[in-house]
Amino acid sequence: MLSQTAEYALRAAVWLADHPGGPVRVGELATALKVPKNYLSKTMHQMARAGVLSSVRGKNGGFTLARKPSSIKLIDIVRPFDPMMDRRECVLGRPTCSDASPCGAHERWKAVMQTTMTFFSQTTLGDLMKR
Amino acid sequence: MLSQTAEYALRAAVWLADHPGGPVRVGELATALKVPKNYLSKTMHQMARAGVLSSVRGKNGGFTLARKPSSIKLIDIVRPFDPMMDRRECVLGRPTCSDASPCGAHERWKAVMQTTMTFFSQTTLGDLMKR
DNA sequence: TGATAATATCATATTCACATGATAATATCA
DNA sequence: TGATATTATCATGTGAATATGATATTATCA
Repeated sequence: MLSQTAEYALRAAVWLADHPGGPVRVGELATALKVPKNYLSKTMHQMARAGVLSSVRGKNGGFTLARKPSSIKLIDIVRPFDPMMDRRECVLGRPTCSDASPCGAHERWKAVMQTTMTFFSQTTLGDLMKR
Repeated sequence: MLSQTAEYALRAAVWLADHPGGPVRVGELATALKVPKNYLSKTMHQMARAGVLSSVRGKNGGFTLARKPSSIKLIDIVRPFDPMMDRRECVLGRPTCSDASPCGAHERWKAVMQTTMTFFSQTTLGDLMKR
């Protein structure tokens, strides 16, 4: 469903939400999540540019959530890594498929996509934190 | 959402449902769908082995639907090309994520997957045919 | 039976997501 | 100021999905 990269991003964000405090090093996070360190490093950087994380360079540096978990929607985390989140495509691959010019599956598929999009755009990191 | 191959398969099946009659050559289908011919050929063959299509070799040969459209579910077409259809995974990538040991997103995500799976397992080719 | 038209199959190429490794830039602190 | 720890960036490798091309197999029909 999600690309590997988007999943890494999501897991990293959830981990940060579950471990509040000072900046966390990529190495520590990579170990905890069992994810390739260098690859995660780039992914974290992208999240920082997207405004989801803050990064601090140098000694005692690392990454932290840029905002409080309850204000970070899953789609904010996932969107940069999965363009599918923006342009929802026709399940039959039609170049143009709209309410005005629908494919045979349009109405049914639209409902499915609606459910999926609602999940990503209404669920926040706060909703996923350990209780 | 679907792999390119699964989408080709779906489009080919819908086209066959919309054009009943004798066997259709891969070349004709590939042209109509604007899809690589040799690649489609293999995909069609896989669909035949999966029991969704019938193939006839030799002159006047080609592919036809193996059953009537209303009895072919979308998941029958898509499953061989998208294993995701079988093992629905945890959106946070946890190796094990179940009702007994759920991740933070488990309940919400389960509902999303349920909707998606219902679409593929209850919609038939007949539902998608042109009226 | 031989020519032809079609699927079946095999071998190879291409592309892109994913991953790795090395270096540069930047901040901290003795 | 210099040593060190960390993110930022660049260059490259790898594997799987996608695609192409060539050949083998099988059926039809004059």
